[in-house]
Amino acid sequence: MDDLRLSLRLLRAYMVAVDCGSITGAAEVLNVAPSAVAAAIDRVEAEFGATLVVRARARGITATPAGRALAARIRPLIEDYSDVMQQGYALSQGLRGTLHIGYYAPIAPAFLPHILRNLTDNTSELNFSLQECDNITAQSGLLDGTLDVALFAGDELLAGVETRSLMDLPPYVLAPKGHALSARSELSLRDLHDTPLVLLDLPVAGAYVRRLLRAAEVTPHVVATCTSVEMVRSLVGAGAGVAVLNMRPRTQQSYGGDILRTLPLTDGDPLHLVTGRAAGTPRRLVQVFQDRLHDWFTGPEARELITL
Amino acid sequence: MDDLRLSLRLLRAYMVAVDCGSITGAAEVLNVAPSAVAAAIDRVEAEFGATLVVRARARGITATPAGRALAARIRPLIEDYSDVMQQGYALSQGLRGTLHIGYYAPIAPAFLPHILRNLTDNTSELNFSLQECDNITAQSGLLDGTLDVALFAGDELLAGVETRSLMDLPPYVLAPKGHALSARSELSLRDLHDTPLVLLDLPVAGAYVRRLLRAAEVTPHVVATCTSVEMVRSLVGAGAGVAVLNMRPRTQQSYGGDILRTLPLTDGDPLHLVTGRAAGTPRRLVQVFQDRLHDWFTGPEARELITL
DNA sequence: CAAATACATCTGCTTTTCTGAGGAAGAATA
DNA sequence: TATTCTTCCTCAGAAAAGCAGATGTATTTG
Repeated sequence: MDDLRLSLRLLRAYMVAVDCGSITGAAEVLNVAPSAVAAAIDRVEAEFGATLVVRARARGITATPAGRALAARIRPLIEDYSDVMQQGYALSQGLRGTLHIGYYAPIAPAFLPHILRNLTDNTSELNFSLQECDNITAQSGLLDGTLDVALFAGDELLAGVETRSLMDLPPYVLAPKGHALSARSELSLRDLHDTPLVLLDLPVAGAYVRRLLRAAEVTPHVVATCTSVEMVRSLVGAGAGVAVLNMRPRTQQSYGGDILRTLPLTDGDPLHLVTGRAAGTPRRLVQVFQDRLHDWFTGPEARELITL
Repeated sequence: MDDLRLSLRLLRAYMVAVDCGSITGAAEVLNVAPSAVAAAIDRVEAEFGATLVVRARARGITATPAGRALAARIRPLIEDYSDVMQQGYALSQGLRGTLHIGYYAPIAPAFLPHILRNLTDNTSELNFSLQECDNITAQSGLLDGTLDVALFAGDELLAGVETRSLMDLPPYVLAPKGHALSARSELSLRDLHDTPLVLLDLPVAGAYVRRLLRAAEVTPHVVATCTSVEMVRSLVGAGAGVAVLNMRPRTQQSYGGDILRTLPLTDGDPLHLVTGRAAGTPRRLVQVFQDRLHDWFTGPEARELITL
């Protein structure tokens, strides 16, 4: 790795001097003393071992053909530098770039697109990377920098992740239309005793439901475990059993075409949905997204995602 | 003109650190202490006001998406910088670029192409700018940097121009074939008395010829003054008169198709053909060209340009 | 639990860069 | 011709940037 023998400052001073045809003029443009500009020219010439500018005592300076050619190549360099700096500043101030979102919320398709569309309304230079992941990978993604922000269940927090509570998600029972349980006016976890259960067996949700049932002293009769919410829904729709879930999409129909019912439970601790990001100053885009997300979740539409 | 808030060194250190995924590793690559790299990252993050890398105590660092994007934009910047520096070094060391040549030697087409061809034999990235000019503009071109090197008559030198003698050019008489003067075995300037004269009236040559004739106490009978050698030759060929010149091309025929004779003179001070360049260290290309030129003028081919 | 790894922080040193004063050379002007 | 103006040059000292090395700490690894 060769050293940067001439700093950008030096090269820029040289370039401006060539453009101005004057050391004094360049010094004014650059807000430095003329001697600094003269020194810069000396350094550049010494480094390259050639006469790049001709100095005339009272008439300023003139670049040689080679000197002009060099200055011409420095200009785009400075401009590129400015572009990079611009992008750097835009990181914290502007709404542009790619927002990397991780979510452990299988029904995120029900609401994330709305929020993202609001975000992208004004600006165009905005991209999103949406990554479905479990609770653990979401958080480690935040920590190792592959994710800007994540939605996940607020249990089992890792150090270094700053979270904000989004919403409490009470559990509900998902049952096929016409299921015996839907006849009840009130439903408790105890009522699930001996009922065939389809379990969403993802890192946090699985343990959560098991804990819920254990707390209610219900021995689950698990007929199927799935790693996909839609598989759970379709199994339930097909009559394989019922499921305990927390969020629901905006459709009552499963992929299998069956009609599903969401039955509120009178007991059971809610799951905490949170947004998280790595500790430290986030760029503005991340903050804005997070704010919009929280705004949306305080609104009426968010209510439709849960079953009370 | 905004200041260059972050130096290239800083940006490069940041970039290398992101690439390495390690401050220590980057420090080794850059041959600096880890603390310097850490400080660089701090500076960049502080400047942009955003978290760009996630630091894990014993596992190195990982860039956030934004940090990676920024690093990716720094890389071409560094490469462009290297390119510029390469060109800079090539100025003094390599035979590339554009060589700006000015010449006050109207028959330069007779020899310059040979020399330039030799120069361009090995390398291909070589361009030439050939500018016909008079003695004064040639030298001021050197001084103001528009010319790298010039050929001109060594009289009336300007300060700041370093010259090397190329060749002494004795005057000769150009006459049409069959002219009365060609019958003589020896020809002196005095023999031109009353002979119609075509004068090349260029800044130095005109004065030179007039001085020559005055010194020989010959009153010139100027029938035409021209600013182009070929016009002089064609006028002479057409029988308008004779001319006193110093260099001759490698053809005896004028544009008008007439045959011309060059008759040596026994008297008359020669004109000094010199090469000149601005004082200071020239780039190697200029030196090489100048050397080749002088080499060529010590060879036998140069003799054909003068008439003894 | 100990060793190894790698980041964090701090202090003082070195190099780079800048300033400001004084001077000199060429150009413009009276 | 003498004077003034502009502009560049030089140099010493000061400010800033960059760096090394020591020390401390969190985390991983054996």
